[in-house]
Amino acid sequence: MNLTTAEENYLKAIYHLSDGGKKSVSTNDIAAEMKTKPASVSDMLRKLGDKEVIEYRKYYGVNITEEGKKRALQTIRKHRLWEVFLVDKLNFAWDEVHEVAEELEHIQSPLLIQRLDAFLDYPKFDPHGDPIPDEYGDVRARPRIPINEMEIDQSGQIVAVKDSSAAFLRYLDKVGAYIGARIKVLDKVEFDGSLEILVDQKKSIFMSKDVAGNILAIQS
Amino acid sequence: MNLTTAEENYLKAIYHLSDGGKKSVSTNDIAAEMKTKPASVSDMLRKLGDKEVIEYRKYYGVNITEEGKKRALQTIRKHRLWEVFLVDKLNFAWDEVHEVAEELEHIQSPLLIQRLDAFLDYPKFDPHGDPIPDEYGDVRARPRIPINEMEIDQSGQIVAVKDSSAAFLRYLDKVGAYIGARIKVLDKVEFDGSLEILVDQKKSIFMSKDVAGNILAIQS
DNA sequence: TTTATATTTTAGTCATGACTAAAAACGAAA
DNA sequence: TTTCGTTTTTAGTCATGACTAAAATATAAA
Ligand SMILES: [Mn+2]
Ligand SMILES: [Mn+2]
Ligand SMILES: [Mn+2]
Ligand SMILES: [Mn+2]
Repeated sequence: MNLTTAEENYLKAIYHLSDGGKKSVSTNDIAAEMKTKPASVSDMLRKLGDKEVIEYRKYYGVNITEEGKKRALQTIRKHRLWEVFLVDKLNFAWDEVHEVAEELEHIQSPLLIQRLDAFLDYPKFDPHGDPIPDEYGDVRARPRIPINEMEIDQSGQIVAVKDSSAAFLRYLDKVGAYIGARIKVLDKVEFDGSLEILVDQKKSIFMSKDVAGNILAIQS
Repeated sequence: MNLTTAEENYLKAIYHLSDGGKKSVSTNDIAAEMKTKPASVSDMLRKLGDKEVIEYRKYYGVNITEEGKKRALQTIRKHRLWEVFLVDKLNFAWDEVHEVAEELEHIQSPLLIQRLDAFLDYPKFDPHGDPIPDEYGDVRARPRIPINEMEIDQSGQIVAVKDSSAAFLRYLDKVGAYIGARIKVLDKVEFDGSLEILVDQKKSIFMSKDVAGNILAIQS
């Protein structure tokens, strides 16, 4: 069964909100994520239920099915491959790619994605550090923690961001906290949870707990 | 005023059928080109008329407006740039690109097209030899004639094809009549208009008048 | 256990873009 | 100028995906 563009977008949202199929998801949460009204979501849930990509029990949340998970991961794969293309080949900034990828991910052509993957040399992560599922939907996730959970004097490397909004990404550009940057926690303020971070062994920056919670690192 | 994907497709069809705005176009012809019913075309013409990209007088044909011409050329530009990308970068065969480009041409992002153009090194022609309009809609067309109109012993170079169907393009691949091939008309058969053509100074091939009429060359 | 509140679904509407069947208009031939 | 065949438009319907307002259900509080 084929999915429409709208159905693919909903399914992707449900996949993300359910934490990859682990939790069930509410109508209101989907409405908030999709910036639509709950009534519209109810309509769509019936359709997705009919197509058996979600399990839908009225008034209780929805759960994504195995088939649905597979479909969602295909769309996520396409989204992230296009993001790599835009940044690596067309010199887009990492805060400029999301909206365009949101359109490109719906182009229907398995050959296109296969060739794009090869052209990009089979990237494993997108410009925001998120893993790119392979064509079977397998994801090699890296163990990673928000840097506000790191201890003082611990070192690591920024590998991803939780928030991909343009505003947040531009802030990270400004302070030099790009993906791949080596960091060390110099200090943590008990009172408000803010941190002092050494970036690339040369620049010390302060950030709020809120900001730090959206930056993910692997420890070393 | 923004155009929907469907509106862009119709406008492009009208542009082509009108020979770049030179002739007016009938409802039935548009229906044939779009593989829809005349009734659906009537609906769409009213919408395109409201948006002032065509001039629509009921029961008489439609004429594309200057604004409509500009919009159609933008879409054609995007279509052809994507075709170049697919062939040059992703190693698609020239008979595999049309359908995918038909989807990609509707992605809304001026920045994307600008960057793609640069990435492809500002190509002037698509894989089928058709000229790529610049961002202002200007087209540098080459003077070209169907090779069945060439005289015996005349030489030239294949620069484009009229028919971009996969079947025709695969036939051309088979006989080596690719874009850029140097050709010489060895013989023309009066009776059925078929030709004998020398390709790249080494291979002699026969082709019907029908085939030859779909191959365009510049004379030299 | 009843009530109140929040959540969710249904009913009814709208826009887009397709279709069929029927009506209307055009244009050429009689 | 009337008729006839072709072209085109209109009327009515359907599917998709959105909306508002109202009804239904679930759940937490009294
Ligand atoms: Mn999308
Ligand atoms: Mn991303
Ligand atoms: Mn198209
Ligand atoms: Mn082409």
